[in-house]
Amino acid sequence: MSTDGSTTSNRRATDDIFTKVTPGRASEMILDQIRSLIRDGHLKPGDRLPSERELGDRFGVSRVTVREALRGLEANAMVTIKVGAHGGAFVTAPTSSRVSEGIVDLLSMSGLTDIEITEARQVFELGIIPLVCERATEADIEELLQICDRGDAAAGQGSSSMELSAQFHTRVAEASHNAALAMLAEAFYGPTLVSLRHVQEGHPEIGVRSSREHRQFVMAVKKGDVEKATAVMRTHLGRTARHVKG
Amino acid sequence: MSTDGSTTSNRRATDDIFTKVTPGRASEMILDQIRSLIRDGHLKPGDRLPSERELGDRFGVSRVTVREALRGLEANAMVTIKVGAHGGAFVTAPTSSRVSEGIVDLLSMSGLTDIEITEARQVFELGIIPLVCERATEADIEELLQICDRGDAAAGQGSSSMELSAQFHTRVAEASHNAALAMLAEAFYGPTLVSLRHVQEGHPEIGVRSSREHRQFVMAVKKGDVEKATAVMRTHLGRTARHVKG
DNA sequence: CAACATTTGTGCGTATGTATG
DNA sequence: ACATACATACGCACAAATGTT
Repeated sequence: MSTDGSTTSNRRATDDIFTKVTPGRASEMILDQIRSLIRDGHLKPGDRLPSERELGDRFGVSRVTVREALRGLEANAMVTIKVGAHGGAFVTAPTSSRVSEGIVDLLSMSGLTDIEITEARQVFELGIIPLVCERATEADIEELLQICDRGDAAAGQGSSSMELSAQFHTRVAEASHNAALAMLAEAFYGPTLVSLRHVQEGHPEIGVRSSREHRQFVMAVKKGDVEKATAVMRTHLGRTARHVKG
Repeated sequence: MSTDGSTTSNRRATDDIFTKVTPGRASEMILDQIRSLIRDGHLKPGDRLPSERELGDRFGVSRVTVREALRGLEANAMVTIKVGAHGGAFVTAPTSSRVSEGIVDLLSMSGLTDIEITEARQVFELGIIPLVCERATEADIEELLQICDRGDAAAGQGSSSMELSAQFHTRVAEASHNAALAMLAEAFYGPTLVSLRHVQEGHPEIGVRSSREHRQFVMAVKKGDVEKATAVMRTHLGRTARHVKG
């Protein structure tokens, strides 16, 4: 995606045989330029870009063109645009949830099958267990147990524990104390990708079972027993996977 | 990537039957609408959207507004816009490389440390080994060995084997025969994320060593020896990780 | 001081025309 | 001829700051 463009149009006498380079889209060049500024740190999160009109002047283009560039940046969540007196385009702080949201978007668009995603999830979630066992703090364990409690309560009244399950697994990943892994977990368990939601409906007893396994897992982590934790998680995920395939 | 969210959100939990007519931006509504059509399969990859003018007529907005919507879709790689006589906006087939490219974009924007990314890569790459051992075909093995050969040749003349290494690891992930996993691998080894590039420079002998380990790994996979393959890969990745940290 | 009105800066949308592939 | 890309020019809507009652 790039465009480049340099030579101004002087296609008269000195026809440059080099650089055929179609000027490309102006809006895209502006987009690239601003994006570079953000990437290189010249524009930090929270900074406000000049107004459309001023940008138009500076780049030598019209406001429409600037707006199109801003639309692109906005679509990629690099800026947020506010209207009003002191509005404008502000560089957004990239929150982890935004990133994982983006990943979800991409994944859901990519024509992956449920089976593939479920499998990837398994690989991922089993892989982080050693890290989790090694690094989980008291607070991590505590919170995970609380989620288990809530899961039990929800299962008791037949309420959907699917959401809590997602929360549990996400929280487990956070216990790896690695933002990249936490992000991926969030993406995998994001609301868009839960093609598993219907699984739960017909089988409310699964909730109880899951909750028990969750708790077993936490206890294993607490003891630092990687083997046990992995084993528990494997069967836990395995059953879920089987429901997906069937 | 991205999308959704943000600006002018007036998300009422309860959808009133009478929806506000001017909820937010016209361009965004159009974007959402077209995106839904793509997601739901009413617009399939390769399909051509109506022209700006016609879309403008249908939605009751001006061409500029339509264009902004298209820019958003284009920024998210959902459509590609071609100019010219039979140009227009075409729904793009989501290639896996596009997706992973998007993930790279997000990751590079997310302020993750090299250490975190390297670690995630390790988790992920060790996790797929069982799948790879189980599913790798003759062709997979063959191609991997070819990459090893090229690696040896490159290392022989001191050329940078970093790229080949990335290629190797990506190809390994492909041997899992799971598109989701292949995508993630591609993302992790994308050109933007190789914070390891400089590692290689000062230590050309590493290339030779890596290549040897690559070959060992392939042989283990060929025999279906998960244990051995995992062990080899673990030390291989471990050393790389150490270089990152130091 | 509080409630209301005005100003001002900003983005959002429209309409029309030209250039270009 | 037909499509996008861009410029120009204009008006509107919105939100915060500021002035006024």
